[in-house]
Amino acid sequence: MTTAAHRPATLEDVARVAGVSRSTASRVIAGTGFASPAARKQVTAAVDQLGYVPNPAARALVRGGGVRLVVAVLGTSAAVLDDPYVHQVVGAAARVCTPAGVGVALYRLPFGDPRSLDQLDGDRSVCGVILVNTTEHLLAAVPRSLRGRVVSIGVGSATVPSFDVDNAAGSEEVLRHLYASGRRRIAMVTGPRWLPCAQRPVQTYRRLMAEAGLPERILPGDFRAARGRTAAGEALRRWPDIDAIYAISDDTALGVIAGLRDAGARVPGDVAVAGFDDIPLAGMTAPALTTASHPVGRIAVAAATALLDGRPAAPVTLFPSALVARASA
Amino acid sequence: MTTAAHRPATLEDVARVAGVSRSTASRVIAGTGFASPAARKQVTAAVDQLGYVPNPAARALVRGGGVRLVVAVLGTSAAVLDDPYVHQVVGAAARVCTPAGVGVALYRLPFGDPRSLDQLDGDRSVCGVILVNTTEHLLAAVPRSLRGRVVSIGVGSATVPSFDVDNAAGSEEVLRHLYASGRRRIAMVTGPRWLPCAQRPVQTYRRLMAEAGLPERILPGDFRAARGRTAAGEALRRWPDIDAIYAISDDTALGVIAGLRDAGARVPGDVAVAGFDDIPLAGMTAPALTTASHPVGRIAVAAATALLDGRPAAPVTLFPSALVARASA
DNA sequence: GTGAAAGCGCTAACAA
DNA sequence: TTGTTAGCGCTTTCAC
Repeated sequence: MTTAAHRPATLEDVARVAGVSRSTASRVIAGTGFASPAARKQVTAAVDQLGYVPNPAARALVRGGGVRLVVAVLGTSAAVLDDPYVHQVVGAAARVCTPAGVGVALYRLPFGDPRSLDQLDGDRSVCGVILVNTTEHLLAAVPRSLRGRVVSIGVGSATVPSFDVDNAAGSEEVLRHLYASGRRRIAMVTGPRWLPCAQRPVQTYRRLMAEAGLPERILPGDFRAARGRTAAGEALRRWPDIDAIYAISDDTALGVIAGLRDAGARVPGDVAVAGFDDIPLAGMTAPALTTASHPVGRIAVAAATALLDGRPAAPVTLFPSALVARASA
Repeated sequence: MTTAAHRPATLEDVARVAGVSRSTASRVIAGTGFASPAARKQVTAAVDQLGYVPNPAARALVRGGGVRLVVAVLGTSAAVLDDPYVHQVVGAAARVCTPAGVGVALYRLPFGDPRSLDQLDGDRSVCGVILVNTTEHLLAAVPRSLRGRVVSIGVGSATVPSFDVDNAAGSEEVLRHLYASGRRRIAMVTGPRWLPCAQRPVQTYRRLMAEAGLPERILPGDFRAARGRTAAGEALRRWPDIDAIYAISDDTALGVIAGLRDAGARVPGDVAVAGFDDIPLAGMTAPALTTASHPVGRIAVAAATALLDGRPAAPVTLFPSALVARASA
């Protein structure tokens, strides 16, 4: 029974109760170095008698390990930090970091300020950085001393490993599905132009349209539903014969469907709509959304784990994306 | 120009470059204690010449402050840690904690194990705990030495301040809206029975139904869309004359709408549906969802800030909820 | 196999 | 006002 001491126990306390030295206690608790079975037993007993929990801060201090994993999001405004996608990354990272005694921090990297990473570089409490919404420009600005402690969700570089969904393959599958169901006038609502990882689906779209001899119809977007809604109107106006819209995200797609409805077009009757992400609500809307899966949580977990392990990660880790065919396309 | 040293600068380095002692440097950087304008200038110069960033771990160690803020979620399975609502709390908390050099950790408190908080109690790196999905039982098990460092999003207690949305008032507004638009056979899909903060809207529902002399029709839910969908079918079967369903969350409400559609009932023609939360997608669905606002982010920010400040918070901080009338009711 | 001692980077008395 | 001195809790050589 832990008589929850008013002061949390320290290693010193454990050592005293176990009748050994701090060093020995440290060894058995950290699981490093030798210790006799006897000592081991004493220490373990003392530990749970005292309810001892090692202090990660002290540990990090002496080992130079760091206590925070930073999720750094590139964005023009602080609003990016309120994004559900970002929150999902933070949540997943926090979950894996917790057992390691590491906390998660959430930074915004101001757009066009390559030196914004220096702050993280000089912070000894930072054990790693997960870049979100990276650009090549930012990647090039990663300080030397940060190398090996930075990964990217999205595009990577020679020094920054990338963890991302295979959105090229996912997009291709969605697009082929559209084609297979007879659609021939397919528009795409994209992500922000400056975001490299959002360009891959666009390239796939272009290639497939070219291969099929179909016209290329691209509308810039921003991942958000509101933009999808306006984009749908634009699409209808510019290309009255349109019969499908592929949106870069489910949020966008849902907005597109709303915009189509606003304009009196039926989905999928007149225009088929497909998204990308497979958010939890995708199966609940009317019509249910056809999309491609996007395991954000697993990606974030992998990225955080790589950082925590400290082992050099593969340059690129791609997570498969699969078509989820529902009613909208 | 910060010649990004391969080794991050320490206070020692700053002091040396500034030509002062560590203490002086510490004083001006931490903003505590006295320092001559001259010294102040030297130190500041040295700081940005070296790109110095204080090490929160070392700082926490000596001040006994802690480097992690824990979001502790009560739940039967580890799946609760994947919940978008939880992620939103974690994200918002991370955002406010970051400038303070504090990271966020995400724990699950296993259901029915009151001692699960002891671990946090004995961890000196924990500067505070935000309880999510609390029960009175858990609240009663908060160790003495943790008091003052724990807040709750949801119900609180004499020793644990509560930060929550005013869901009683919000629910009342939604329900009155339903009544005002002529609905008289109103069912409610609730949250889990064991969750106290989910009972308040139910009590409000009961009171209002009783006052209006209307029948009470309650269906248990779990905040999730899938359950909303099945609940809609049940409602229709048990109460064929039903003309409105109030769901405890938007996810649930969207599921209810899907379930109603499955059964061939029109929304809001046959049955009006209202939710609670006002999630970003609520305005995009067909029909657009009538709901009440729920400022989760602001609540989490307030909770985290209270912990960071260390000042005793008010026993209860209620955040207003307002009706958002759209098409579904 | 175990303990003594040195320090990780920082703050906070206490003197000067 | 400033510097000196002690640690915060822990890991880790290095002798024993």
